[in-house]
Amino acid sequence: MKSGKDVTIYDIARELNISASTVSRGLKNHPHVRKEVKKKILSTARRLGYQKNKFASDLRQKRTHTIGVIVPRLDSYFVSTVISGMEKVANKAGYNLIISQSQESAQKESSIVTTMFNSQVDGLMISLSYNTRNLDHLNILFRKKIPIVFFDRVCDHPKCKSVVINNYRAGYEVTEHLIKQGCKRIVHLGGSLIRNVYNDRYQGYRQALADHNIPHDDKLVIISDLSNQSGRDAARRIMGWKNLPDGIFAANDNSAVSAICELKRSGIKIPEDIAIAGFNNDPVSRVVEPNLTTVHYPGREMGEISADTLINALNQSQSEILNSIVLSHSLIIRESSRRKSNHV
Amino acid sequence: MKSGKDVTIYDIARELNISASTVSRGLKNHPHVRKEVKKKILSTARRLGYQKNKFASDLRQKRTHTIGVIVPRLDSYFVSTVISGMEKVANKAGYNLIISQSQESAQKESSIVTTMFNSQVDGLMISLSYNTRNLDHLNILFRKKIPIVFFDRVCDHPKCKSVVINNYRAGYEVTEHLIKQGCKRIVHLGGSLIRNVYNDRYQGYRQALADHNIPHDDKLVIISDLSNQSGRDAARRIMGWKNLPDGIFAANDNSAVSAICELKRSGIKIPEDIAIAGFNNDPVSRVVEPNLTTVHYPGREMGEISADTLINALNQSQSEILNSIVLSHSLIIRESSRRKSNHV
DNA sequence: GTGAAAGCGCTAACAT
DNA sequence: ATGTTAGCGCTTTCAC
Repeated sequence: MKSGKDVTIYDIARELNISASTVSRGLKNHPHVRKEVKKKILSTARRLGYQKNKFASDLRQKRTHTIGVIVPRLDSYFVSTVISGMEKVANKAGYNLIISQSQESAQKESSIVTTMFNSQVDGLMISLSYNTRNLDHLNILFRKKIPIVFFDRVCDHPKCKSVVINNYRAGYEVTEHLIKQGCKRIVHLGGSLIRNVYNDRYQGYRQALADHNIPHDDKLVIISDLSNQSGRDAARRIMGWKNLPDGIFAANDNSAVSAICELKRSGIKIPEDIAIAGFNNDPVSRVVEPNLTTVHYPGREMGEISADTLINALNQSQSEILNSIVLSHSLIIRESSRRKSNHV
Repeated sequence: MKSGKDVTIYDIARELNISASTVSRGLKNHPHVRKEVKKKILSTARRLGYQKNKFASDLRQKRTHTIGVIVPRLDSYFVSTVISGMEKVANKAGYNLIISQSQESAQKESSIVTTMFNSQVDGLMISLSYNTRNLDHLNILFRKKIPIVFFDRVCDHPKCKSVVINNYRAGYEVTEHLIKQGCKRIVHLGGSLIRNVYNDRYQGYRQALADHNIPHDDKLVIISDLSNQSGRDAARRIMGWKNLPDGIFAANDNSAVSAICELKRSGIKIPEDIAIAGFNNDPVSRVVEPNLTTVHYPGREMGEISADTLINALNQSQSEILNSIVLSHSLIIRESSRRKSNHV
């Protein structure tokens, strides 16, 4: 397949009448090599077209310089921003990323972990799938002490670090905003409560209601997979109620957007009849009419910081104490929740 | 970092009083090992928790079983579908994917190619960045005979295969559809004509006009990077004309959608005043109002077939003749171009 | 059908 | 500051 003879450090050594070890050292800027020799090594390496053999180097060092990344799905603006941040940091530090999508399935996630383990990733960054219930599938990694960083959809684990936003506060802020727009019966379109992001947003919603003396009503909480279909379904279900709600806080923009489309189709006015807010600041939030109130997430930073954290762990240059990093978010208010009569 | 002693084939060999070579053969189902022995090897391997050392194996075989994938960007429904198809096929064949986004920059693309070359990918699948002008950056791969498969945004090269849809026909069909809706002055919002996908769509547009005896007008062709911003800009520019067009064919959904938003903001009625069609069938095409007429792309299949093609090339089990694979697309007609008065 | 032996190219401990 | 040496764990001739 590949063409025959690659240039090795031995070729360079022979050429210069020095030993392979010196070449090896020179190539990686080891302090115990004279400047002069180093220069010669570098120049003959270039002249001969030398290219380091990653296999051999990896074999010796027992490191692949490869980091696994598992995301629920790739087709989201947020995720791709995160990845681009990770890539930047990882590449700068000499690491490659192996990226895979769990497609929101715990089973696929588990099989990806195995694959990544088999291909000997040095570390793993993971945002859990929608229905992952435990971390058993990560045990093979724990056993080998392969460091893991959770981001966004995290899970507490004594040995792992995680990078998140404060979903509780964000959920609180969204709900409070809706309340200030005059909403009294606010539906929460939530995701699975086993995922921190959705549970925290839900708790924030509950707390905001409580703090504003609005009684909580379990019937107003609709849990789904937050897909477009679920958004539509939820909208239909709501329209079947005798007593329509006057606000909806959806845990992602996708479901909020499809709910809006469906509600409008039935003649419901947004935000006059029902004020709506989403979560994520997906580009689609600026296409839907009316434009969607949402929460902005620092995706790129989340990626950069996750990668930094993991790489530090790989270099053991990190306090064991560090457990969780929280980034800041921001509420973006748009027409879908702004009531004309409102003076706040 | 990693815990000390891994189980090797030597451990298994010792345990069974056979040689490491036999173990190696047994593990990979070599025909020259007795069934009985093979079974024993497998079972002790499992018992001891053996896990093949990829470095050593790669070093011997001079293969990483890793395939590089370069895409312009990850945050698109289409791209993520393609990747998921690639992953499925690649993993089944025992390959890992290293995925990277060029961010539409030729320079970034070039540096990614270098990185991937350095990490010794066995092959590469690439969809070219917006402004890649030549294939020089791929030369290091050509020199080492590392097989390359282009997909979607391709480039003719005698040594490479490519997987595409018939963008010319699709462009023709979209334009013809607009003409049949009564459009006579159709703007084309195109991408860089150095990229096959955009050039072909443009040529299809030209041909459809010609076939329906509509004179071509260069002023109606607006070339841009097809970003949201460009869509808005184009819309504004169009509205400055004395003579408004009655149709727009945009080369992607993104720019079509932002153009629609901008046009509507100025009170222009879609499709009555201007009928609009996009390209890609991005989910946003079903959110914008009116829903966008577009062309559907078989993303997953494109990914699967690209991976298949590359893997066949890696196994040399492929005719050298095969050069290009064309998948079928379909025109999806929605409200943004459907004129009520139309009876077709 | 199985084993012995020779590396793949690089690195690091040790010696000088 | 440089060289010697001994592998890393696996695969693959080549013998038998």
